[in-house]
Amino acid sequence: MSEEKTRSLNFLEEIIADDLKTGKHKEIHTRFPPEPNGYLHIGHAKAIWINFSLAKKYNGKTNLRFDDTNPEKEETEYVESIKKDIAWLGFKWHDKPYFASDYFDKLYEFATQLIEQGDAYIDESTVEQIAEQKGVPTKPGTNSPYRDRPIAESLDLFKKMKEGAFEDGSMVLRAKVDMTAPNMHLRDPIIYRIKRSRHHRTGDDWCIYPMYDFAHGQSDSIENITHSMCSLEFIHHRPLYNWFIEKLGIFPSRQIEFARMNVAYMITSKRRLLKLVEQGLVTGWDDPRMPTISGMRRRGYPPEAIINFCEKTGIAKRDNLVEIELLESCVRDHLNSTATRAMVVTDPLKVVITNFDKDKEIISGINNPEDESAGRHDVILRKEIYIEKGDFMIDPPKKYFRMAPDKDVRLKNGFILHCDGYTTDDKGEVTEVQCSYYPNSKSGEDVSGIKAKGTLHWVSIQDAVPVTLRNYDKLFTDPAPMSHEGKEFMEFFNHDSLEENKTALAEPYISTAKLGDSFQFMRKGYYTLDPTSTDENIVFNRTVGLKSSWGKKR
RNA sequence: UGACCCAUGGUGUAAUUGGCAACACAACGGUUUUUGGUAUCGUUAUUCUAGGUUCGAGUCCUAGUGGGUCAACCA
Repeated sequence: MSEEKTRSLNFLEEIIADDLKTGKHKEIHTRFPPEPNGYLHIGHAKAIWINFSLAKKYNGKTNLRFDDTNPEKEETEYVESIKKDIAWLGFKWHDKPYFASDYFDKLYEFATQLIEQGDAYIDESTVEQIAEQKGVPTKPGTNSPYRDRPIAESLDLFKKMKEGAFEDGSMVLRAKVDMTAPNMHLRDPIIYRIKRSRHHRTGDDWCIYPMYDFAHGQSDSIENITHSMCSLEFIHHRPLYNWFIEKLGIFPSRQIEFARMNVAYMITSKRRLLKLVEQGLVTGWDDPRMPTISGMRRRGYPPEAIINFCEKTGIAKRDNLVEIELLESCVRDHLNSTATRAMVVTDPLKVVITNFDKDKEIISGINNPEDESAGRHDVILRKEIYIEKGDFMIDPPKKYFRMAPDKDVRLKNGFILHCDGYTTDDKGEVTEVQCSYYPNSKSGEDVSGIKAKGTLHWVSIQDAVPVTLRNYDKLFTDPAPMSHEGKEFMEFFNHDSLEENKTALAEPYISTAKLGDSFQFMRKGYYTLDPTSTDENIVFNRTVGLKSSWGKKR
């Protein structure tokens, strides 16, 4: 414990540690602010990890706050799925879930205050006119003709706006900042708009809603958030974020930006993910190939692995594209020490153990070689078994450790076999292999002195249970499907991303599997039960394959 | 033709804040192994370029180059 090397702090930790040290804050308070208009994905997982783990590390708190200021897009259904995903990742939000919509009254007051101070005005310009006034980044904008209308007039109009006196889109409330600012967000941003749309929580109470810039930072202040972490694209909003704090004289939360995490072969655009769902290229938002939290959960990615992945990718401000291998490495690392080992033959080849005279022998299978306490389970061995077709070769290459004529090979947890012969059909395909076993070579009590280089997984033919295996590959054929100008990301969709195996046979122990259990089908990969699995059709999702140094080189 | 952010192995992050460029993943090659898994050892870098400050620069300064972001009544 004391050996623990003091890991260097990332730039967010440095800021926090410094604020604590200087006494700027006694306790830190962060927040995770999703908009309830979609499902959480790997990118959100990173943001969740940043906000929750940072607060935890410095004994602070993290609020879960739904940024629900646009009633057209937001639904309660998403609120529930978001809560579920965060909890699944293992984080607990402070107090209760908060909602920006809880602050609508307060926000209205803030807006009124701004108008009274002469820092905001009602603008009756059209969408096009406002766009025109804002201009382009390279040239300053121009003032709206309504910019200098009397405060009392704006005040009155804003009140009537709230009361529903005007049509949707007929006017907006704008902050009076600086139309010549090189930063577009400072060119008199719209802070309130009229929108008659039923809100998922406030119903029809309001017909005006605040914009992001006038809701997010203010909510941070109301909740006394000390450090408001967001992704880099909000960096241009920061001057405005601070402007409102100053004008309103409210708690000075501090916005700090970090570079969002991009993962190779994954996309996180809500719109594009939706396209995959709508076009039926995936089965839904929780399709195991999806980069959503629910997809990863169904795929069998342990939350611990996802968190560990977030830790390992770190935090910085430069653009990045993390290799998916690191994620898979984290998944394997966790599963290696936790998943129960079992045997499943995916492409069966019959083997007859000719000198096996008993009806059967009960063999003790190790559940997890990394963890003695995981125990063992019984495996039935009989005269007739299946091995993988790929584990037998008539004429093997040099370093082939598996079964071949006149060679010895071990059955996992069982005996060493000697291959005596094989049978082929008229096409030359091997249909059966004949072996004899060494009775004194049983695992754990081997006195045969024989050294078998290879070990095979196997199942007893009579006892095997058929299972469906769904093996997944990357969703896209390109690591950055969105980065190609002139090419649609859909062009890179991997149509071979799902391979269904219906010939697999599992040892009977597998039928005890419960949803959420992870297994390592030895020499094959990590698998978990799919929610659609039934007693009649047992379905497993491949979480991730095993690493293999065999057959890699060509 | 503006403003802002960024630049360290193939990838992602470090570098005791100016003192021998480190860790993880990937790749390749060994060792171990009743999973060709795991474990373990080794190999893989002109720190974008050019100047400058300094005994000493990945770190500080200047210029350049490259990449990214910003113009929704979205968040």
